[in-house]
Amino acid sequence: MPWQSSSQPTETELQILRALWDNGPSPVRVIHEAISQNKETNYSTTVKMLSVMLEKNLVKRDESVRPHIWTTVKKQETTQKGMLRDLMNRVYGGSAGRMVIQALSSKKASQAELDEIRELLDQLQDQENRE
Amino acid sequence: MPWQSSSQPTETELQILRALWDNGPSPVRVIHEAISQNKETNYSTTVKMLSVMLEKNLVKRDESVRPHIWTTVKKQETTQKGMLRDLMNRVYGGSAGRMVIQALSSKKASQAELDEIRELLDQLQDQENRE
DNA sequence: AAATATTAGCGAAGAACTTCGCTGATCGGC
DNA sequence: GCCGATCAGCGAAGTTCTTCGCTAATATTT
Repeated sequence: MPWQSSSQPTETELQILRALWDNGPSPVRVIHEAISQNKETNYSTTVKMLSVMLEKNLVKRDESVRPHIWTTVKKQETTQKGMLRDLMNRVYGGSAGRMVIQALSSKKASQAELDEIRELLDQLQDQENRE
Repeated sequence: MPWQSSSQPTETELQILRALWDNGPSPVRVIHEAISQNKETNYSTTVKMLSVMLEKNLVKRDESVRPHIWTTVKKQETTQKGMLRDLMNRVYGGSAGRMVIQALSSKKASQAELDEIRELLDQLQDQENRE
């Protein structure tokens, strides 16, 4: 019988995406070394994961150069927001507010971030009032 | 070779937890009917999932009554925060601020929630200043 | 008490994900 | 051009997660 979660990137896929977010377009070697810092893994595993992700259209590659250069298909922010929205729906019943409140109450953000959040709040509340 | 994600509840497990959060301690029948509203599934699947979750210590049961009554082991908020923190680490490199900003900018929260968030911000910034 | 319905449990099967050995292609230095 | 090193790819195997058929135990009805 079929079975599927929310079709968000899997854990290993996410590690590869993060490596690409941090380093920009990269050959397998660079991706693999980034991942290797967190867990022991074989080069060919990374190659395989990339080919799987290519199939899923999570990454693409430039084959015209050697070694091939890999890139993410979606922007970092798009993927992150997708995963966040998924969690919001599955865990918080779609309530951004409740999620944000728990996030803020369980881990401190930096001062600069707090300011940024406050500004964002001002904008949002402004919109709200005008509607 | 072994392989594990972040040991957070899986999708189906989460559905069961949510049913218990919504209904409080319940017999299998109630849990199953709650889940059935979202996807077609067999009663014995729910029973099986519960036994798996019992093994993992995600739920417990009172066998002294019939039918047995099932309960979550952790509080709703604890599980939610755990999952949120996990996402924050895996997707946002541990930055609560960046996560919150994306959450607020991609989905509107209710007015009441916005107010609550603002209050929370005040408290946090107050703490920050006093340190 | 017998028949029926509900509840509980096990084991096996299917699907998705991850890993790596092995093979072949390409590159770089001599 | 030859040889060792790096790069690329495939297929098979192992793990976890999910599903459900089938059986047994308990409760309810008649």
